[in-house]
Amino acid sequence: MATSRQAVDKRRVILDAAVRVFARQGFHTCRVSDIADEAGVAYGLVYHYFQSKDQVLDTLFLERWDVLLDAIRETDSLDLPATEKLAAIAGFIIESYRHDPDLMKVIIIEVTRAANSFGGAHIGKISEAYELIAGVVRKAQATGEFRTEIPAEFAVMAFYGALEQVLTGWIFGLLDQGDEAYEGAKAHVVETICRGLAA
Amino acid sequence: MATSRQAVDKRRVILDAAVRVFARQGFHTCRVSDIADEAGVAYGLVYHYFQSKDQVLDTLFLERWDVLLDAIRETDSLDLPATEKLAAIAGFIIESYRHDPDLMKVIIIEVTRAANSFGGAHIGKISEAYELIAGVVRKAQATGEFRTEIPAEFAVMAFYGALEQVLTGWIFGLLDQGDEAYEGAKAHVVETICRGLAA
DNA sequence: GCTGCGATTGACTGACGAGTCAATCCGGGT
DNA sequence: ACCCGGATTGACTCGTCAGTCAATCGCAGC
Repeated sequence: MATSRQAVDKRRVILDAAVRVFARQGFHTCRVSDIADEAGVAYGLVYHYFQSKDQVLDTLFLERWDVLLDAIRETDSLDLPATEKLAAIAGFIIESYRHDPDLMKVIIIEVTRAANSFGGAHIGKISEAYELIAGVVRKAQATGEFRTEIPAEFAVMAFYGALEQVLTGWIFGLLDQGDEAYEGAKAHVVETICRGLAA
Repeated sequence: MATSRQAVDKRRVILDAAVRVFARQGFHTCRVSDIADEAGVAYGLVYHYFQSKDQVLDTLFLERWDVLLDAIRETDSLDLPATEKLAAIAGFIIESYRHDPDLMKVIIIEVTRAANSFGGAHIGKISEAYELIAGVVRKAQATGEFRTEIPAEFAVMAFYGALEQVLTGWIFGLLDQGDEAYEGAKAHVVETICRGLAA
């Protein structure tokens, strides 16, 4: 990993460059040399820090997904109505997009939705998020806040699916963006799903 | 297209073989020779009927998506409450999966969710479906069946996103399958979303 | 000033697989 | 019997990269 006292962490530089390149050209379409160029670094250095092109994307995804997982766990541990927990989770994801659209674009397009390539490889990690959210729903069903007719697994799919679809809409320019749009989306998604789940 | 009086339509044979191969190995991972082998046909024949490997997938997708689009238009033209229209649409999609899981798997995994490759190319076609469903929602908002607080565009994303996520869950074995599961899913998705949208 | 070692470089290799193409086959028309 | 054109074959070409590697750099410690 990070070894000595260098002015800049080239590993990080490469990772950040990769985000831009992946967001712009897509993972499959770009060449490793594109990443190196964008980072202002020699081709071989990418392989000094990473074992493969794939590993660059894996690193990007795992870094960020673990943050998300922590955020969900944190939220879940709070003593709040499920509706507010889900609002917090949706809020976190949407804020992530607002804060770094390129990174979220890469994670969604190249991993989360890319069931044919990296999505399959990271199914386990992705499912962890589903499972955590399902836990929120189950607890709410136990307390009577949510009705029990809808299995928690479906509730999660509806919630996460709706959210991801909205993000995808932004990424593709199918949906308006901007601060009000983000706030609106946050409210609408949570409202729609929670009304659907509420007892 | 189909020219003379041959016993079997090789073009169709190739297409059907491609569905199996794509479903099993994935579009990017499989070779054109895999398709030819699966179809029991020489390599070059694939290029006699199709201009490229991509065009094989394009054909599969467009063939089926147009059927879906027609089904939605048909449903929309009926005089039914929006809730029932959405139920019919969800039903059609789920039945498509039940009837030919391989084909739906390919369409969802390799096109619809594959924003990085074919999804981008077919955004237009895919959006047509969103737009049609948005029409259903808007009409329901006009009659007061659905409330107007949620923009129709979001409603569509929630509806379609939830549905696609459930299908994806089946494809990855994350969700139970079987006849009762399909019926349940149909009801749950529609119920959840429509309660969320209802006035 | 020298040595050691990780950081950095970039030319080169090797595999892989899409697409080409010239040859062959085959059935129907004359 | 012969010809024509579409169907069918499969060996071969050709470009593209991912990944390798031997060489060089530059700083830290002595």
